[in-house]
Amino acid sequence: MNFKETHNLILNNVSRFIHLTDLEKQKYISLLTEIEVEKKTFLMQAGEVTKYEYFITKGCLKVYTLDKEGSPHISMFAVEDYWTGDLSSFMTKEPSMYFIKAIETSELLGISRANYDLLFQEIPKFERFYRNLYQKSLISYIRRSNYGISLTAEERYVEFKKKYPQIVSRITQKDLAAYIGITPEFMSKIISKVNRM
Amino acid sequence: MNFKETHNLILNNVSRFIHLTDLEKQKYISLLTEIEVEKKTFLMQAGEVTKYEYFITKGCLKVYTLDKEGSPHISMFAVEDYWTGDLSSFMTKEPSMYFIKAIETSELLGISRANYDLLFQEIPKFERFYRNLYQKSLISYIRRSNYGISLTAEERYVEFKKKYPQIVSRITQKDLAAYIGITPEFMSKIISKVNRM
DNA sequence: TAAAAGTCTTAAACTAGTTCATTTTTTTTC
DNA sequence: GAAAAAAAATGAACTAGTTTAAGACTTTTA
Repeated sequence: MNFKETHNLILNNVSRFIHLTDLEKQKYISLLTEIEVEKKTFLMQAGEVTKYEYFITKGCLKVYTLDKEGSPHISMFAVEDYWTGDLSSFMTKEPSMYFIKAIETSELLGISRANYDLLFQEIPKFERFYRNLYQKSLISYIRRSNYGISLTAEERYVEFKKKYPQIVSRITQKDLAAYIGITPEFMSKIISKVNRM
Repeated sequence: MNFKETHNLILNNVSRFIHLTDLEKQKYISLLTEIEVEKKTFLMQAGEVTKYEYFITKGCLKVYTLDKEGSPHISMFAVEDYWTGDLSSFMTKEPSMYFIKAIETSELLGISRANYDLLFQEIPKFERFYRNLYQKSLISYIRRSNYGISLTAEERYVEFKKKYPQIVSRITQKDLAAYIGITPEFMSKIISKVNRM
């Protein structure tokens, strides 16, 4: 059975946790929508109700909120083989607080809420897939929420660079500052200090 | 069908997401272990591999790490009807970084890793239960990890008090400071300031 | 390929939060 | 219920990170 390259990427991601028959693969693919986002344009904006959960097959995006002063706080960078979206708005159908903007022109596969619900009826083993996917994400967010309160900005930077070297090279220092939780000026100081060491 | 009071609590929690037959309820209960922890004693300590995931039927506990200076950072307070543990260590079977200590003498139901795995074989709809449970936790940890970098300590305190008033009254200011991510001294200042307003 | 827009660096003055030391208040323990 | 231990409050000196401003460098766009 032959699928498009992007479909192989998502099937491969799913196969980490569950095994699908060819028929199930076809069914699953039929529930997905192909989406392209140009560099610097929005996949979604705060105030909208999220229509999809996304799997990235190509590119790089940032997910962020704006605080009351209008400063951005980036909650994740999403690159190839990552899942992203606003799970809260997707589930509750309430307006999102998040913006998702393409750092590079990107290609994604989206699953709509209706198809997400349908998926569990049609192929119940996707409950298991999402149980595992959410479990893994939960573990990393628990760790991250602890890092936020227990490490200094410099330590958070060093950690990030060690854990995601491929991402560091694709984003600006300014965006990294908005992820770490500091100003771009202080980020600049940290980087020159760390490089001097 | 009649169950013990503590068993009704957990069955009621599970029924938020899935419906169980009486037989399935009995089976599920049979996979759980009853645990009691005295006030000020440990349910688990860093360095151990986590044996159970826990559901609290009575009491209050804190989950925390110690940083390299030996200062505590609390990642959650767990009270009645909450699930807790160290999911990472539970899944990977690697030693945990977390301590779990009873703030009040507490009663819990634990599920061992072996029984957790068995549960999905015996009652596959638990995949759905955990998919939903992890999804809800994930949503709140994503929010918390964003709060950590986008709000001031005072704002985080006000948020916490608004969201968990019942918990605030059961814990010390010192523990709340370790959760918010500040020193007890600064917590004291914030509280007196907020009360003056 | 020039101009415009955005990013990065540096520095000085500032503020949120820390550290350390002391006293008061509350809780625990025998 | 007295003594001991822990928690909370207060204040002064400090440090990590912010703000504002200006110039240099890099990328984007027409």
